[in-house]
Amino acid sequence: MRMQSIAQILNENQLGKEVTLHGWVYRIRTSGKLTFIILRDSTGIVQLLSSTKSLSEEQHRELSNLTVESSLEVTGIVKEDKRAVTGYEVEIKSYRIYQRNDSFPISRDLGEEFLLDNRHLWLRSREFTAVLKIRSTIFKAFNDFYYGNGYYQVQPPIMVSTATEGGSTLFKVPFFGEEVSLTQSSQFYLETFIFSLEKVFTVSPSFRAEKSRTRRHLTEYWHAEAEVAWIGNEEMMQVEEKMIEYIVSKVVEENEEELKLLGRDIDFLRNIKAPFQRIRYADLMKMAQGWGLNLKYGDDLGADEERDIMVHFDKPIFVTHFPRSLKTFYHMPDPDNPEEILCHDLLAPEGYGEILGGGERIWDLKQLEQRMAESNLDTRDYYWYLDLRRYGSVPHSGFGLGLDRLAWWILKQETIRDAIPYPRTIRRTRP
RNA sequence: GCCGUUGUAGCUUAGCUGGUAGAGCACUCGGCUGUUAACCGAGCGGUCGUCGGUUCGAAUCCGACCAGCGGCGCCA
Repeated sequence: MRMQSIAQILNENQLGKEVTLHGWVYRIRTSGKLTFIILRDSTGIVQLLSSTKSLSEEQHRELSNLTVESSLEVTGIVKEDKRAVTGYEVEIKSYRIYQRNDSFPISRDLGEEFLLDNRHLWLRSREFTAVLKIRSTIFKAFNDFYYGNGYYQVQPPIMVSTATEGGSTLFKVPFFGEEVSLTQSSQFYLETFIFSLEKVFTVSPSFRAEKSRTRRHLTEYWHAEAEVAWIGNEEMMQVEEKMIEYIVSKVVEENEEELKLLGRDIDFLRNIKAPFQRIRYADLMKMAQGWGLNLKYGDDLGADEERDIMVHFDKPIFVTHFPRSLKTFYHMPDPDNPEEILCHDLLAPEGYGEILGGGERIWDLKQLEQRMAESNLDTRDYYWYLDLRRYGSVPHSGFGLGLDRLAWWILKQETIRDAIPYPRTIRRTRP
């Protein structure tokens, strides 16, 4: 007797054969002396039939009495049946119940908050199972893409003592009588690795203590970052657009069933092909004015503005050459116009907005020190970062991608909380 | 930090200008030999977020508090 998965038995080769399955009760209903159990495992669902034809009265009663999410193992014969949800039915000959549980807390008509409180149970739903499978593809594809292009994966520290950007958004953690912070970006550490490995990437958690209450913010999120020696802003974007194309194509290839279950427009995703349009910030402002948006040079792009802009595109776009005042100190000024910097944001279509930010880093020591002074940063805190500009400095570029934001867009979910199994937000640390 | 909202059964909710609560789901029992979030009948289940006020009478009006949610800023 061989244990099989539900997906394996849903085909003609299994007709008339005896199979053994194990899983959980997804639905159960009785009709007279027949009981239909829809069994769920990680691969799919199938209808089981319990009747007194092949079971004793007592066995049939016990099976009929099962509850949603009870766990069991069944052995029976596979039949074709157009009336069953997935086209096949297994008539139960024998079974073993592992647990008959009490009423499962999740039924129909569910509120968003209730589902978040019960996320540990909601993970079992077909919808969230689809989300988890697609996330798995996204994370694998990101890694595969960079391994396939000669990058090394590195592991930066999570507990750090220097801020990357401002200072107000750090999570403080007690540390043997001192205090450290949880990392909010691994960029600076990644920069240290390029001097030995040249092309590096990492996927690690980042933490932001901002009191954000929006549909696109998490306090803990999965940050995919890369840093590359010897390349500039444009070359970096060429890598990124191919990476996004690769990830989306892998999801389309491997998760068509899950995308359908979630109601995602697959043709839209098939159209996500490099190259993506590059638009200079200054030009974007002019375009925005042409569309009647209230934006002028020097304004930062808020969520509303990004949404209003992105209705005009059906692929992601790069926004480049932001004014210096809008970005942090480490960005490389454009030699042709030092008031603008060699950087880029990648905005996702369908109203999703920024999912990636990157650019060329300042690699000249004097220039970096000057920019840090302008930002009132103490160079002593950054001694190791500045050392990189003292010993064999090279031009380099990098980016940070919010993998949860990417998943949020690919899945086309309402909020980013629906794209991550255990969202951490300002007021939620459980489950 | 700012703006806006909401608390009624385990869950989703109705309850209008005040007359002390109604439904669906879940669960239990019964019916049905082909169900598809089955259906039909019955049952179980509520100090209406908390405290105070107005009133003969408050889920409903007023006040305070508590908790939650949505959006913005910030960013990925």
